Amino acid sequence: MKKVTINSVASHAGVSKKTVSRVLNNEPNVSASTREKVLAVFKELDYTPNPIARGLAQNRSFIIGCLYDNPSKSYITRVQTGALAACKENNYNLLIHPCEFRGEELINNVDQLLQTSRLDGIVLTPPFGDFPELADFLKSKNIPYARVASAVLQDDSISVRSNDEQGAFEITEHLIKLGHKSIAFIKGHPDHSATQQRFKGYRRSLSSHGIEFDERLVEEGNFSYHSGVDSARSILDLSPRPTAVFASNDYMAAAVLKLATQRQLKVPDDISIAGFDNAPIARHIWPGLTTIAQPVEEMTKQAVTQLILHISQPQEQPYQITLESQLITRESTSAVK
Amino acid sequence: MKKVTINSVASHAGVSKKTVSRVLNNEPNVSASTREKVLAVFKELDYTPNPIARGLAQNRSFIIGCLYDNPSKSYITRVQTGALAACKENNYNLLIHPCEFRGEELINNVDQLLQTSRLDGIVLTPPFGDFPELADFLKSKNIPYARVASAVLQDDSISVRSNDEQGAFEITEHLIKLGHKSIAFIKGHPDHSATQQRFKGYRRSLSSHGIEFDERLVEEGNFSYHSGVDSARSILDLSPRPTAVFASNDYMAAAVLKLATQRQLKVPDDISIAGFDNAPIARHIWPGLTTIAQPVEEMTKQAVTQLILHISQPQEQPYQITLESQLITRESTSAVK
DNA sequence: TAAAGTGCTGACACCGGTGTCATAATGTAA
DNA sequence: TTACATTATGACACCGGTGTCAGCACTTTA
Repeated sequence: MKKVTINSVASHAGVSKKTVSRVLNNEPNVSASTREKVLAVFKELDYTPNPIARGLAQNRSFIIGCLYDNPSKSYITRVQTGALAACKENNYNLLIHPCEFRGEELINNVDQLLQTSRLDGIVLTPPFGDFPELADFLKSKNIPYARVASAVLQDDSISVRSNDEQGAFEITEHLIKLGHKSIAFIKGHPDHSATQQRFKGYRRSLSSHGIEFDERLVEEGNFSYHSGVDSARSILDLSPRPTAVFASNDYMAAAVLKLATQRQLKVPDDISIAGFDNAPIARHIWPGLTTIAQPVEEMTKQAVTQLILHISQPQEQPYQITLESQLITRESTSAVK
Repeated sequence: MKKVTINSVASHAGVSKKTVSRVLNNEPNVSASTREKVLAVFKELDYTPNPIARGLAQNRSFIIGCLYDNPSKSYITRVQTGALAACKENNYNLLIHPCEFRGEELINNVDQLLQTSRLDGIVLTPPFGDFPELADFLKSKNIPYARVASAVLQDDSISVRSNDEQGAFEITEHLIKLGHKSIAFIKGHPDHSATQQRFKGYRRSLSSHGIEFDERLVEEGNFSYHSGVDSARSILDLSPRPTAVFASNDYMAAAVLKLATQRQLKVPDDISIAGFDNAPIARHIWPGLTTIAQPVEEMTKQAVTQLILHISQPQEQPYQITLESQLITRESTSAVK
């Protein structure tokens, strides 16, 4: 049960540590016969290099940090799933770091994280990809980072997003085509760039159909279910009541549905409801929510893959990509009567 | 911007590395004056020890792994939250490892994980705390582990759980007191020990009221929403239809609710529905689900805290604790008409 | 007063890898 | 055949900590 280290392999194979190291890292200048000999010993002794020792020598940890602060548990797990997939492929590990701080405190908190964990890179998930001070701080510390689902920036950062504006546009189009003209809108958390984007898409669709924008139909939410309840109350109290509600995410949409149902309104007959994100809840409730599906796992996976690539090859150019989202129609929306 | 290491601190303070190390680890045999001098240099240079170097020297990683395989995203994030809280307090980090494997493959997968990550310990969340082969494997590898929400075992392991049997008993009692005599039951995933426990509690309550157990009222689920839909179909097709359904978790209960609503049944007037876990969905739908709340975060936090304690003090005795759960009544259950 | 014990400190090896550089072995051109 | 590249290999320092042990100063005990 002796520990198998590079030294045991070396002496077993009758070569030096360094040669073993070369084989390990696929470095050139190893003769075919030596390489095979060493590889055979790897198998024989069931050797795996110690990532900690490697990390010390290279000043790397092989760990990516994932920063998040999101009321949606399903969003968090989706992000994690994508990040984990990328890490796994590259023999990295993922360290999760929920974080509620903002501003000065946020920087301190992240600084602390970096001090104690020596992360090789950081994925910034919403809303952290949209805090320029954080990006600047990471740049100053020379920590590579990737932004997921954040606003487009004219910089050299890694960024994978989907088109929130277009998604919101399409779902509003869907409602308008069903005959809705009075469509309430619930905004998301102001820290998230998606909030502005979705609002923009909503307004673009309205104006493209010549429907006048009505500020009274807009409520400020924050992506939480609770905020959805508050917004729903205001909206359902309006008179005349809008014939449709488009909430910036599914949790808030679910809140509207719950309140409407409590008030004996029939959805979608009395009021149509649409959400965003295609969270599990969108299909767990009745009627199911019409919503926009975004490839969250895929976005995060691509971002982390690029991040890891960037860590080993820092000379890469910016990688900024926008993935497609998809309209999913369910029972919560129907033609206006 | 030079890196601050133990060497810079040592030379700055005019002492040896080792003395700095002593101060760092609160070891005895350092004079008060020396200690202060070194501490001052810590502040001055803003020094934090490199955990990787430390890990190499002590053959530790300061990382805890969290193994899970659960259809409920909210359960996963709750487990993570608890584990993170414990890690943070002890300067550990958390590495998450979703894992679908069973049997032989599971062992290989975990072996791989240990090889590449050198974890100091592992938290086994449901259902992994109930796989004796896995526990034996970890024991053979000398990896400390803690079990969360798993069955009681007469061994020396760390285990924090809540009383599933009692919770299920109480919720069934609640239904019976409302006058229900025909109560359908949806089982959870057979791998989870909670599945048997919850079933046992259900049966104990029935028999304590002299209600005969009827096998036709029991459906096999697996904790997923989808399995809940299948089970709901069978149950709602029964004739006479049961007046209440108790699903082993909230997702399956939500599925019953959705199907019942789709079929124009009024909940709870036509049929009462109860769940388990107090997942977010239990209060996001209408009517809200009567359910059992378990302190998942607290369980995991305690388990990980004990695990970390055990890592530094391996001579500890077993720590096996059962926490209380709580009945939460919402609108989905009412007196039988 | 001598012998034995205690507290404080640093020199040095070590953890398990990687980077640098010198050197040996082999191949190629003159 | 000699001179010069090129490839293959290993010795050794190094990454930034911790563990072991020896040595010194200072008490305590006989």
